[in-house]
Amino acid sequence: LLDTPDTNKETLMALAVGGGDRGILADLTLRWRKATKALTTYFYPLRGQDRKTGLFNITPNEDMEGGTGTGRLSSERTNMQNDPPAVQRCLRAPEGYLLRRGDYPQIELRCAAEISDDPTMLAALSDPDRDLHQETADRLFDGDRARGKVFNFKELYIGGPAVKAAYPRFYEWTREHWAEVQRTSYSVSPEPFLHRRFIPLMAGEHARMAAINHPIQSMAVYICKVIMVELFQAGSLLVNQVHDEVQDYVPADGNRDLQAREMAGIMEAVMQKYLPRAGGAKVDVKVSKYWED
DNA sequence: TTACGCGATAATACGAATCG
DNA sequence: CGATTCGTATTATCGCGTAA
Repeated sequence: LLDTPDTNKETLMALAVGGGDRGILADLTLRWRKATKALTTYFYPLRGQDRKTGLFNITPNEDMEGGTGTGRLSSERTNMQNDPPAVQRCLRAPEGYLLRRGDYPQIELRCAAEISDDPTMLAALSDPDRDLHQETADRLFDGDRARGKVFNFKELYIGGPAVKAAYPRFYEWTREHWAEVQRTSYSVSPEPFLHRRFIPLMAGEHARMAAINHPIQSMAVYICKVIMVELFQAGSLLVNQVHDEVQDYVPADGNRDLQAREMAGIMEAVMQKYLPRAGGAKVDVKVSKYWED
């Protein structure tokens, strides 16, 4: 019907802007997919339930089963880490409690800066008044912050010429680390975590990117694990974790500002401990009845 | 880059019936 | 009895979309 080689999102979007019958069909298909996804994956499975509960895989076993390759937590039956905002707005703390969420700002970038000693990254990240995404956008994308953010988020791990130009010292680190991984077939994250990941070298480019990504993503999530331990020891009612964000319950009759400052203080201290040069940032903590609020 | 889960489809497994 | 066929059930794979 559409006379296209595929019906990928990208293909349909290009068709949709062209107008005409095929454009209308492409547009309707895209909207139908989005709606179907929301209903069948995120809403229908929750119908009739009064709570949402998933199971966390804390760490993989020796065969790398049951968890992630970097030490991240994963959630199954049901996945508590990939709900869209529309579902987040439906989830609320139980009676008598509020949901408290602490989010690390650009934690992976800070780990990348700390690990690689890149002076450009360190300078921007160590100053709470500066915004690395914006500065990247100013240098490369005419001030478009969204594109700067995408660059820092994704392009970093491709390790191509664009990264070499923007962050030469980080680029050097990717070369050194990849050489070491090729020698040993393992990527090891920094002290004191020393998480090891086997890298199948036969995987080519994918192996190289996985190798570059591993120490950074792994270090970031282990910092979050330290946070979970400290919060637990402080009596926290932990309920969820989303990679660089931790969530717990606090009494609804408490002082919200104090509750927020308590979590922010713990998280900022841990960040300073493991990221002495790149960890000087404020942690954003929200206290509210609903998740997305 | 790291995950999980859904729908559609393909591949495989298995029991019952049938045939030589 | 063994091989084959048919119909149904289960499992595997692919493509896509959501979170970080």
